[in-house]
Amino acid sequence: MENKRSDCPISCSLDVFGDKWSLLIIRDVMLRGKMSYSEFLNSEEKIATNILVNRLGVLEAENILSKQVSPVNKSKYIYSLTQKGADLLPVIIEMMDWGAKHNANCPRRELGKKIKKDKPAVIKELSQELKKQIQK
Amino acid sequence: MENKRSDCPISCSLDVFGDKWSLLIIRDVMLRGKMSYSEFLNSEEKIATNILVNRLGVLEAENILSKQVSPVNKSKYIYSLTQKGADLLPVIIEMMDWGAKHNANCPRRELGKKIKKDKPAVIKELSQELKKQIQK
DNA sequence: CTTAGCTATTGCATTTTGCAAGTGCAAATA
DNA sequence: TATTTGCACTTGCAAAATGCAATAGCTAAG
Repeated sequence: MENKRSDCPISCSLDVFGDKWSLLIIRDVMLRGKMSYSEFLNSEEKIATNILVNRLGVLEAENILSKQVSPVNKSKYIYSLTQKGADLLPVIIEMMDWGAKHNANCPRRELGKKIKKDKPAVIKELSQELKKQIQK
Repeated sequence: MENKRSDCPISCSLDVFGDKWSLLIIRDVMLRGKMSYSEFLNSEEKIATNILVNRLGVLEAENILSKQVSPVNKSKYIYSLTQKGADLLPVIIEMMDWGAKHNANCPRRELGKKIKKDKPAVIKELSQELKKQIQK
């Protein structure tokens, strides 16, 4: 990890994922079942290839994502969440809730509605699902 | 707001505060009682003046912070949270919790310990306190 | 042997950030 | 009245990050 700006946990968190792209990759893994470079590349936000490589590298170095050779296709890698990565679920959920609440053009879909109805239940349920997929 | 990358609420949120500084300013207002340019400038992370001006402008434009002339000193401005800004409390708390959990050198202080013990209670209590300070 | 799919890497223009110095203005002080 | 101080910016410039298009290796399939 590059130099920390301070000991504040919020600042430390932002040192790791305080940019416009990292949490979108986490979202893709966490909520959309995406696992590979090419799947991330095809997300609607259109991340550039060099940024994607860079962020995957940082997230792997920070032990948020784990990278392994695909058992199906040996020339492919799959990325999955570590426990540390899965622990970002509440951050993602809260950002989702805030974004949906304060943006007219961000309609709540299934998950958004569930969150509005019973946020703790959603977090509990999803974190148990993630537990099954956690690597290393 | 500049062009949205997508309709995803997470992406929309990151379009607004997806950088290394915005949420630290929010933290200062929300948890440390800071209200002015010079107080933000003195935070331990040492934000540069041009970045600070820029972020305060964005946060005000996004209706997250409200800027008013200080009733005490007329040549001074005070910044306070709007409801939209105060709604970021859960995001801040979750980032704090994650940062403290996964960083050896980010010791939990008072608030961190309370969060570990009973997160919903902390959010409830703080959001009621913030309610009193909300502007516009 | 060729082709297609996938994960990068490279080069270059643009934008954002970081840092240091300076400006403008109102209130406080002499 | 003249001077200083505090506060909120602004500017200039170097460095770093981002966006974009093109290309390169590598593996497996045909």
